Amino acid sequence: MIMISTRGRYALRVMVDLAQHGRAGYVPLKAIAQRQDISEKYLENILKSLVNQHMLEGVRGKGGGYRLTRAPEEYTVSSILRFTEGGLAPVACLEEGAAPCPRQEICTTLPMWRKLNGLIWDFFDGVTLADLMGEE
Amino acid sequence: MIMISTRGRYALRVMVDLAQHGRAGYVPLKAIAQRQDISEKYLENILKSLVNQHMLEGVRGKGGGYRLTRAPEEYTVSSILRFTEGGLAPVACLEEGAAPCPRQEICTTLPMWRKLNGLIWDFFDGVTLADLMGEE
DNA sequence: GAAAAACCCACCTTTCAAATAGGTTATTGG
DNA sequence: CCAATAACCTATTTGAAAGGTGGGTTTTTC
Repeated sequence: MIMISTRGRYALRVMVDLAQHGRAGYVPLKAIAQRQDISEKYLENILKSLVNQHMLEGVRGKGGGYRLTRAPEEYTVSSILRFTEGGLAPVACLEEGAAPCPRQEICTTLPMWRKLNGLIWDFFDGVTLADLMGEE
Repeated sequence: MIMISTRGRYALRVMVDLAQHGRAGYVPLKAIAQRQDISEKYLENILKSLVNQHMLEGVRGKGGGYRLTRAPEEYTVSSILRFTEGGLAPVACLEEGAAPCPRQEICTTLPMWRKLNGLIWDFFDGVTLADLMGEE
């Protein structure tokens, strides 16, 4: 029942990495990829989404790289996963923009899925990058 | 981030269906498939796992069909999903029998995933078929 | 002995995550 | 000014798994 794909997990790890190493300036993708042991090309792809969503700032050229746009406490895990993972729901019928299930009215399991969905996102809302930085 | 596949969801719906309609005796697959609007062949597949795990009893021949082996209150959603869904964890590294992640020791996000995993399964442990039967 | 039903096994098809490839543009230091 | 650095961009490939089919065999009852 895997729920969070590598995309979302890598994104989180990268954000934590930047929170830990980005104090002083811009961090090039290459450095992140090496530390996190993620393919540069794949990472590029993930970072693109994060830049598009203004979660990160990217600067080209020598001395460039990526940097957080806010303080670590201001990023919830929720917000990061929303932008990198495809969907948001534990079941297809709760997916945003999903074709409305014809059984909606009579489905006796739907309330349970809704409840679970709420549980999960409340959890993610309550964790920030700062919580994930570890000691250092 | 879809987490529960049709397999697990269908299994749940079938179990609820049997809880609702199986009081009097055996319910043939055909009837369930029609009521739940699920392909007979696919359903067969799912029911096989449930029978193998002794969640259901199946009887062949005329007048045969499927029946719960216990009272609805004695089935947790947790137990049903464990047997029908492939894996159990929200992230690959927590999957049972997964190759141990080489980053385990230094991964700062792992504790969060563990916590989430606990949260989810506690939730599923707390819901039984009886809770999903609806009024009737 | 025919109909009803579970059981069994092998295969197909589509979809999507995950990753790769090969470039182009911007910036800076020597 | 030019070479190195690094982000940015577009497209394609691969592989696995979900989801679903097809065609049978066995058991049981009327």
